[in-house]
Amino acid sequence: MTPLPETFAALADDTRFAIVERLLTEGARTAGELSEVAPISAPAISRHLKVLREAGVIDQRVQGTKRIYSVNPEALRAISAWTISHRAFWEGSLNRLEQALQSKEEI
Amino acid sequence: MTPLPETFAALADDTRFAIVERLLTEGARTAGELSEVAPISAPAISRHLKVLREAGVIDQRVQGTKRIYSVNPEALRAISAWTISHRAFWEGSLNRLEQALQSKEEI
DNA sequence: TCCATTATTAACGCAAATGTTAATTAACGT
DNA sequence: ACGTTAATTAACATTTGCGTTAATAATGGA
Repeated sequence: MTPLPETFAALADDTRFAIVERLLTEGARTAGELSEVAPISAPAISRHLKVLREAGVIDQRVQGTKRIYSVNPEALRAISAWTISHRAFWEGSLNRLEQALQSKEEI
Repeated sequence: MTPLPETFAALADDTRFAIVERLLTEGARTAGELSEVAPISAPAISRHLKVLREAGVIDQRVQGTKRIYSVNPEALRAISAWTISHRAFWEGSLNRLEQALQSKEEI
């Protein structure tokens, strides 16, 4: 499994995040269609897709001369699992008692 | 609210991710204590803390000459909310029907 | 076969990120 | 006031990231 920081790095760029959002809301798309997400050249998009692919965030399937991309569910699952593993921290009401328990010193 | 790509960028570095993990599991810590997460200089840690702070991932409170850092729950909540907003995609059983619905063309 | 289409890889320039050491700021204790 | 501790800011070198245009690769149709 891809380390979380690498997954985050892939999603840290506006263009790449927009690509992923588009794939999530509209489903699988070709590289050409994904070029619409930002006013940059096709080679630039291609490199962003490579970064996302190498981080395991998206999958690619070849169909003729086209490359069809889709989000790898595992990537989102991994991020979700991380937030959930710390859910007690951020989901609580964060009253004074919890903050005290959270701090280094015991009460 | 901080844009998600900026939050991800803050968490995209191994050292910064380690800092956040430590704060999440052990609670608030001083800059000095957080230096232990990686074999780099104190100024380097200080800059990482600044990146995390400016991205809204951590909070700082001053106590004498010490700076005490803690994770800002809102940051984790925002990441969690994003994954949840796309939960139908990654949580499903991903059988052929769902993949078909997910793809561009209608069935 | 030849050409158009789709996409990537190559080569390059520039800006941003990350590390170092040295210098500075601020609070505390004697 | 002075020295110690805690942390940051300054200045600098090096690496990484992201964009461009030009060149290459691969498929499909006339």
